[in-house]
Amino acid sequence: MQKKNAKLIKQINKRLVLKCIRDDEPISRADIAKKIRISRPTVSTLVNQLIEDEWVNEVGQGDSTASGGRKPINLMFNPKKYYIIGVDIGGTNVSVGMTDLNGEILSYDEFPTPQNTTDELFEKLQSTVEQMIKKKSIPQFKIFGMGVGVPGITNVQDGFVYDAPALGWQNYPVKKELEKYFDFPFYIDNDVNVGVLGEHWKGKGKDKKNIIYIAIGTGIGSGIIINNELYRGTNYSAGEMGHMVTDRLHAKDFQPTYSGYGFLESIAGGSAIGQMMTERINKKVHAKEVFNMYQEGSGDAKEVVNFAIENLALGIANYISLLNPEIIILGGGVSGAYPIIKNQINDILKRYTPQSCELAQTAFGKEAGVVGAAALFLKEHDSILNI
Amino acid sequence: MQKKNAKLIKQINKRLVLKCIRDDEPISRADIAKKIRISRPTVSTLVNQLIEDEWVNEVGQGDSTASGGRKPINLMFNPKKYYIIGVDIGGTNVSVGMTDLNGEILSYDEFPTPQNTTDELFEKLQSTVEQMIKKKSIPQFKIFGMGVGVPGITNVQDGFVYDAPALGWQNYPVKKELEKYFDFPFYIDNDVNVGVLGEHWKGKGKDKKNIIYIAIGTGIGSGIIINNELYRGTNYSAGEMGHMVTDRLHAKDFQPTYSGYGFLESIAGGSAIGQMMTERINKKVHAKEVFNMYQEGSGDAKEVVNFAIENLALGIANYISLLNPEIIILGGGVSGAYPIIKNQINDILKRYTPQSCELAQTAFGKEAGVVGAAALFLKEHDSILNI
DNA sequence: GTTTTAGTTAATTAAATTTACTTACAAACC
DNA sequence: GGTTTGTAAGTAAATTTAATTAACTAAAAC
Repeated sequence: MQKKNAKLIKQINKRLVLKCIRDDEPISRADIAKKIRISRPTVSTLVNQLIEDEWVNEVGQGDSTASGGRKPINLMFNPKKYYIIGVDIGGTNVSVGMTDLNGEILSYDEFPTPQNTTDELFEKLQSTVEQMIKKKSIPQFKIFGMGVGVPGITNVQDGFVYDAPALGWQNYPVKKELEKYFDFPFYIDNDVNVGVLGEHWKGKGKDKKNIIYIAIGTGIGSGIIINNELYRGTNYSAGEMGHMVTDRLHAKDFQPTYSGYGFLESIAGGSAIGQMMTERINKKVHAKEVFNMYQEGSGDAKEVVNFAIENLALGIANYISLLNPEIIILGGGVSGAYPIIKNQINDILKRYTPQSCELAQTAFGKEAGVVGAAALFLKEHDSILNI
Repeated sequence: MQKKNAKLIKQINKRLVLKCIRDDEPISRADIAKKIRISRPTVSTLVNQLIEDEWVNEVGQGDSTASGGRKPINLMFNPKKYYIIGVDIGGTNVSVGMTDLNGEILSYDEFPTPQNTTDELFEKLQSTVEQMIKKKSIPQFKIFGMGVGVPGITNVQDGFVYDAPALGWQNYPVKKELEKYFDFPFYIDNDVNVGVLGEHWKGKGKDKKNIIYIAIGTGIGSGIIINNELYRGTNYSAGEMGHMVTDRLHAKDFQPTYSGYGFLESIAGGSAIGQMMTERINKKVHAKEVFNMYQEGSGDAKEVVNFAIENLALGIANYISLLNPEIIILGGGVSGAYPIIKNQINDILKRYTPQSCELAQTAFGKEAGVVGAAALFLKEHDSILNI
């Protein structure tokens, strides 16, 4: 635990000052003092130390007030103090990116997930990261650290992944393995948790306290932010929306495709939509094509999509009834169909939820995982800067 | 906001010391210093102030260690420093109680909820509280404050109750009204939130971080504790489990009995169980009687109960899938039937949830609301003592 | 030139820590 | 049985850290 003495106070205040500058830049020392109600001399001392450490820059003078007085010196946060590596390990692709401290992506790259050994995966990851740093001529000490998203339930404490079917990992010690390849600090978490952190930091969930991020891809998963904090659950398995039951009778016939596959994802997930259509028309199709056929007016596609989306919407409605979030953000492959499905979902939400809730589609593209992973690093890493 | 200076440190440390004594009493100054890693002189100063203020008592000497040394002076928390009034306003009864700071109930009383005017209710409440204090000869300054539970969505900030059908309140300014009758500090909240706070403080949820308390009475509601904090939701309406949909097809026919009545409670709540049976046997019965008939082997009762409990269990399963809590505690009138229904529920949980979760029945009797309301006060009231 | 605001310097204050002390006890030793 | 030795609890004094307040300088508007 932190020593509970004067140094703690200083640290708290320094963080407060930095946060204030990040939130309200450009801002003067005097305004910071007013805003966070710390005396002007204290603010000056702290700001000067932040400048010394290159967290903050002076960026010229502001304007005096109408009634006169000395012009303030404007201060700005320096987002280039450090850089962060964000990694999203998916079943088919691995995305790697570098962001500054404001979440701006400076470099992005991806490669197909090596399917043979994890060693191969990590070696490729290491070389990609190293090349990225080299190409941008970033000195090693400027790399703050790395965040990593993996598609499975992750114990962020001991760094084990319980189960990641897309990677074939079971009780796999990712943290220990990654330590062999990287010597800066890193943090690992579930891809949906990474997703919701990204939305909270730079996406549709910005400035919101209670956020649900639902990823509808092959399966259905979700990440939860409550009171501005990621909620992981008692055993790191909160947000397993794919296991929800929205249709009592239908659920009785349900047999999981494989262990760990839930009811809702088995009827409303991407592969389920593709499979249901495949069975109807005797031709292998994917979810994306089903939505295309839906728009072209196919009756079969309409029935398949309506059934899936009705259940998905009930799942979302249940989420809202239980958690009363500020916003629900849809992501993952199927969320591309958002314009098509949003009305149906909203109708069901209106009917069944006690409180209305904003529904939105993620604004991120393929770089979502990178931004989220960077957010993960900044949330978890103990420094003056915390988001 | 708190002034961020040395005084804050002192307050933090004082709270830490008090918490340490409450958690590990009896304990010596030296052991406190070791445990919370603050220097012995600082602990001594703080302890002496706590003794001065009667938060803590010295209670004789402990034993020396085998290797000798001066005997430690044992310290104990003084639960009689203040007393708390707990109030549970229900549709039919109002419970009033007084507890000490350890949650021990020193006095309990109840009266039927006056059905005419709220003035009548509050006057009766005032006189009951005053008599209770008088009877126990507690001086006024020893009353720390009061917690109040009400059966409806409550904005705890401005003290308005949006909707409490059982009391006929709509957008009712409870806080403002109660201020006319009581001059000690008080806090108001939803009865299920009060319920979960009570369970967290003194009930089955003690020492657990993530708790769901489900009250199954006339309707179905729930309270959520996440990371040791009550989660109220964005608009104070988190935990509206009664609105969950567990049966897609059945829900299509659903028409709320009155505005604000949800699907799940309309098929699995206490009045629903009574009503479904009433329709079958053409005789007015209540849920409790239905469970009696169930035990006596009635086929009708069996069908009614199974249907209701199956849906309730699916609702609980969905809760677990989303929140992965440490424990789910069942309370409210219908929870009396827990021994009858627990197996059916557990079977469904096992089938549909990705993670197992402890299921328990509340250990509180009629005094649950009083303990919870006292917990509410201690959670909300800003003092050295926080639970 | 007066007023006003930004930012700094110096003195003061609060509360922690460290170091050194006293008090008190257990066990071993003569 | 009395005395010595080692250990632990608790306290007093000196030191340190970082805040605040009060007083100052700098610079701008009118």
